[in-house]
Amino acid sequence: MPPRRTRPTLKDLATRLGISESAASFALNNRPGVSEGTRRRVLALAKELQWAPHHAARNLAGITSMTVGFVLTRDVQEFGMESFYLRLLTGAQTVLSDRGYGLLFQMTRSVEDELAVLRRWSEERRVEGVIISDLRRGDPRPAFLTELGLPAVLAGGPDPKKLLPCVMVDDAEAMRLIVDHLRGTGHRRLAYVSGPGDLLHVHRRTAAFKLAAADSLASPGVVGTDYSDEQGVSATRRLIEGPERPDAVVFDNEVLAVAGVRSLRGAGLSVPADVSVVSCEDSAICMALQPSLTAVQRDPTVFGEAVARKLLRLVHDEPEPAVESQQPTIVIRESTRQR
Amino acid sequence: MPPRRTRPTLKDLATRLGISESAASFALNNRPGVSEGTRRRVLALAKELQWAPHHAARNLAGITSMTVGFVLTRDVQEFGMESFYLRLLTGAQTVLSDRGYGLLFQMTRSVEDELAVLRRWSEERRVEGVIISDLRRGDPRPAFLTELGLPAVLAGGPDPKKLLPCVMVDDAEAMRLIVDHLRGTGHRRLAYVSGPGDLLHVHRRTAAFKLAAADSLASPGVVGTDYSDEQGVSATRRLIEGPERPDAVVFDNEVLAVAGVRSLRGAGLSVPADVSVVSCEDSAICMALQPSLTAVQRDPTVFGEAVARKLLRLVHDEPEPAVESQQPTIVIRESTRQR
DNA sequence: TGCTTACGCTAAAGCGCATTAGCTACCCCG
DNA sequence: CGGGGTAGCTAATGCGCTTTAGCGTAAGCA
Repeated sequence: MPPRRTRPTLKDLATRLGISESAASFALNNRPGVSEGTRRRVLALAKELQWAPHHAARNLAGITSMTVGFVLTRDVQEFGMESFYLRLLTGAQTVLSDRGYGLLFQMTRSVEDELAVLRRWSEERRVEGVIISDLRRGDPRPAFLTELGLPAVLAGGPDPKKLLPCVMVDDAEAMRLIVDHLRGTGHRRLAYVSGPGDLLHVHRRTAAFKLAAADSLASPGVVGTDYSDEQGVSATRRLIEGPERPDAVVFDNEVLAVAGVRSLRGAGLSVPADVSVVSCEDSAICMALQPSLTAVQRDPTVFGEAVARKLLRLVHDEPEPAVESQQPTIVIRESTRQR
Repeated sequence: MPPRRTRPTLKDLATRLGISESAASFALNNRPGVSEGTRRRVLALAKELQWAPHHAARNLAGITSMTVGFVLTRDVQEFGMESFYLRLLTGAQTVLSDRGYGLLFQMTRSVEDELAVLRRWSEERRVEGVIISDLRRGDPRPAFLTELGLPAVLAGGPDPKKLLPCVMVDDAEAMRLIVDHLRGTGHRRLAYVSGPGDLLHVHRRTAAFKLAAADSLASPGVVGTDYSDEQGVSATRRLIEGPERPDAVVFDNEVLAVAGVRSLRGAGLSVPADVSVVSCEDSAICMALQPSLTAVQRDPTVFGEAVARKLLRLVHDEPEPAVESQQPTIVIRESTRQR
């Protein structure tokens, strides 16, 4: 590999044109202070020499770092969520790169590590703002970010203390859609296999489910899991072995749903003949499975775009609502059937 | 949100301690030139004031940007590959952040866009090196990166012109494992549903498959797809409607495999009773499906780690082999059965 | 003609750090 | 007791850019 080419600097451009650096800078940044002729000559030479502003120099001279960060803490093996996050990332990425922003991405193992990363990014002035997700009960991040004064947007759910703005999905509405569909198709004993209870959105969904399905809960009505395949299987077994077997089971995401279907079949039950199944998260697997799974859709890509836009508005001090909500829809497939 | 705190600078530290900036710098960078006492005092104050070096300033003063880039062009809707990429990213991320490197991530829509991003990153001196993947036939990127002099590692397959170093999976070995397993279990008419033919790894796998299964190919033996669910279904149908129905079908990834299973069933065939199925890519879905899918494993996380390590060695001018290979293994599950 | 304005440009400062050269004690050794 | 060496520090320079202040010239106006 050849040595990295020594890039031309602003001074190179200026001396070659016999003008000052400032004039060149004005021309390149579309500022007043140079004649149209000089401006054109500068731009032409810049293009010819493939000049581009040194990112760090620009940053140091007061321009922003044109970078936002995204930290993701994966303390559970949430294999099922992978697709969601990459699509979220994709959406955010699109908006950011359109506006010339870069995305610094980091995964951490614990919330403490995540705090350390956020602090470092902020103090090194490496990012203008950050995206965080998966708020937990008693999560230290909102207060921490507020203290740092680092613009941040919460992807996925409102901050109970209202310290951070967020883009959320209307979980209550999602649950209502599901329960309405199930009740409307004659189901009377509903159950819910949820995620880890310390995740706030799990908590919200659980509450919404209990409320919406109040008069038609199976027993037990809700069983928690850590989002793993194993617990998806065992939670489902607990449901069907309970005193009142459900005629429909709602799963918090597609991993749990897939595990649940397997568990139901293992117990000799047919989907949807004996038990209907709904997933709170849609993905390719829900469509591909047999039977295909009825699921709540919430396009993570669009979600990511909204998050990025919100963050950029925040970074640029543009006024905006604290909470933004995305309406979910339900896709009826084969796994739910009229009773 | 409170205004962002004005961070302390090196000068702040120095004046508060009554020493020069240089002394403080020496102390903080663990360089000779200061006494142990002063060093300790500097470090203590830095900690107290939560000082951290300004990233851009450091970068400008000659230290590297401590950042590597990863561009991903997704011109097909490769939903199935999502899990692979996020795990690759995870692996790379781990190694990089352990060494203090940040990861700049960008997705682009076309190879042209990707080239533009690479050029910009290089000229702005924003990254020290990059990771690229999915090499295609006649791909302009290796030559382009060589010309830029930007260190780069190819994730996924050797560069035919040997311009770039790479970390690859031994595709030929993977195919041999699969074919050996199938032949060893009595299958005699093998077929392969591959990905887009302009992807080099698809090309390599196809060749390896044809070679390994030379004396037991169904007809048609290989059908290409764009990795979409739809084409997975139709390709499979073409196989079973062909003159010589396969008794085992190999799919290039799990999305195709899932689609294939559906297609086989739709045609009244049972898996594995009538037709065995193998996926060249393992993931949660392969385990969760019924029947679970026999698949080739190649741990994308470990793969990502190897890629990142290789890139860092390259960036630091450490000697290293041009091509690094990872051995795949095969996991036998329910979708293949003795004939 | 003399005044103000506007234009097109230059010079210089500064962003926060790393690094090099230089300077002053002090110690060791002959 | 003097010279060389070294530890511990400071001053100054530069990285590549943006920005402010200032300067000369030409145009506009009375």
